[in-house]
Amino acid sequence: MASIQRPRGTRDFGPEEMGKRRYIEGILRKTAETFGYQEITTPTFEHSELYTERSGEAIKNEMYMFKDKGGRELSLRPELTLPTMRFYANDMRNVPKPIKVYYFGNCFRYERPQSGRFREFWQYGAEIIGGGVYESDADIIALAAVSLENAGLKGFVTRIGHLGVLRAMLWEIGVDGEKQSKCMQLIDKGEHDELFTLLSEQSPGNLGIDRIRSLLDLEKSPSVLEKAKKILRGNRKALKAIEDLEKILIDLEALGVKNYTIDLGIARGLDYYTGMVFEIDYPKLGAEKQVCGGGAYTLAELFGSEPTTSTGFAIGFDRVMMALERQETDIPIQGVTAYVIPLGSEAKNQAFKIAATLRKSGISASIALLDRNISKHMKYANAIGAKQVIIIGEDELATKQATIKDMKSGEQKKVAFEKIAEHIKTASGA
RNA sequence: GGGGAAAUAGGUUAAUGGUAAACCGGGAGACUGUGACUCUCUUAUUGUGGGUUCGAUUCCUACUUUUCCCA
Repeated sequence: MASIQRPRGTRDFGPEEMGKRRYIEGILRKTAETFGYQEITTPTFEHSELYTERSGEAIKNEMYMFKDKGGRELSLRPELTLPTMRFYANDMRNVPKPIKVYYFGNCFRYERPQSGRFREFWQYGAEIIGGGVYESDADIIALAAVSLENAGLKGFVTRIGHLGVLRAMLWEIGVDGEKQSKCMQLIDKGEHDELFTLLSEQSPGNLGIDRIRSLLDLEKSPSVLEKAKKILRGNRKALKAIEDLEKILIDLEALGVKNYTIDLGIARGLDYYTGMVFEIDYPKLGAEKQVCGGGAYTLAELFGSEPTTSTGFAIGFDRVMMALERQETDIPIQGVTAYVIPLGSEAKNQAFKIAATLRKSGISASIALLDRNISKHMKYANAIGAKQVIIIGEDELATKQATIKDMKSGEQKKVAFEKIAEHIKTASGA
């Protein structure tokens, strides 16, 4: 009989890995809550049109689309910003603004898998809806950066830019609508040669093209803003975007985020971004080094809501885990606090009672479920990371005192049955 | 999406055109009222399907999966 394999690009997570993932997930959630964001959850699948009509071409081709038994066109979610905005437009319009929410969930994309790229992957992200532009943008960048920092990531690079600059320049030379989207995609993919070929065909000899070229050639550093201003002289919209960016950076620095650089060449793969955009890389991951992307967008209108400012980011949780792995970050493993070992059938009943008492007082406890010799029991206790081992044998039954061994120090004590919970609590520092 | 590379026990690796070897791990037992002591036993239809061959884990091929660079 042929065994059934996992579908391509999916993963199983064993207890050890899940322990680590949940631990880091907990840190991310905690960080978002510390920043005053609240969690939301949206469905795993949505009507396909949510994505087909409001996100870029790039995502459409990668969607898991299917028809349900009622003939509805549905899709597994490829990202979480659009569902969040749909939720907002449907049911959250009356919520006091600004709305600050975060999410953590699995997403699906039909891509060719490789290291750091899976067909089912996890995203952690946040959105601010209806806040002031500069303040929200700064807050969202800060949350993204602090989240990664708290997770233990070291040496990541935050690049901040503003789509208004490139878009204004493209407008200036008469590139708009579909063509502008196309150009932004080329910039996003770094295909500058193709971009300039296209622009030359579009507006031959236009001086604006050279200005775009010098803009894209600017080095990535906080000091480029002044240089950019010179290049953009005369283009009011582009200069306004630079000013916006400067205001955001002032707030961002006040929030304690100082380790960033300016990259006016960020274009983002998705169409709906309009203002500030940012990306965070972890260079050691190579080809799939981007761990976070985000920016300001105006999606609410697309759902029939009045124009509403919004900004957000999404962090690729799997890549964060990979980066931490690469760094050899120590992630504490959660083992049971107490492992109860009955020796002989007489002791079993007492062992179950003790475990029940421990559990009632909030101490995690496992009972030996297999009849083995004590040596094997100890080996097992060691393997599962038990902190304390409670041995109940003939002697213990006779004296009504359990033998409790601290697995770390190796110290051993006799403790009266009714005082076990108390003892374990102090011994495990709970 | 284009192009490379790889696939041997749960993990890490070895070997050969003649029915696979080691270490760790897992299981059973011996010895033990005590953990990464010791000893014994056990744990693989060599990714899948074809082909070449007297015979394939080894050679060829397709598929599957993983991985790397580019996009």
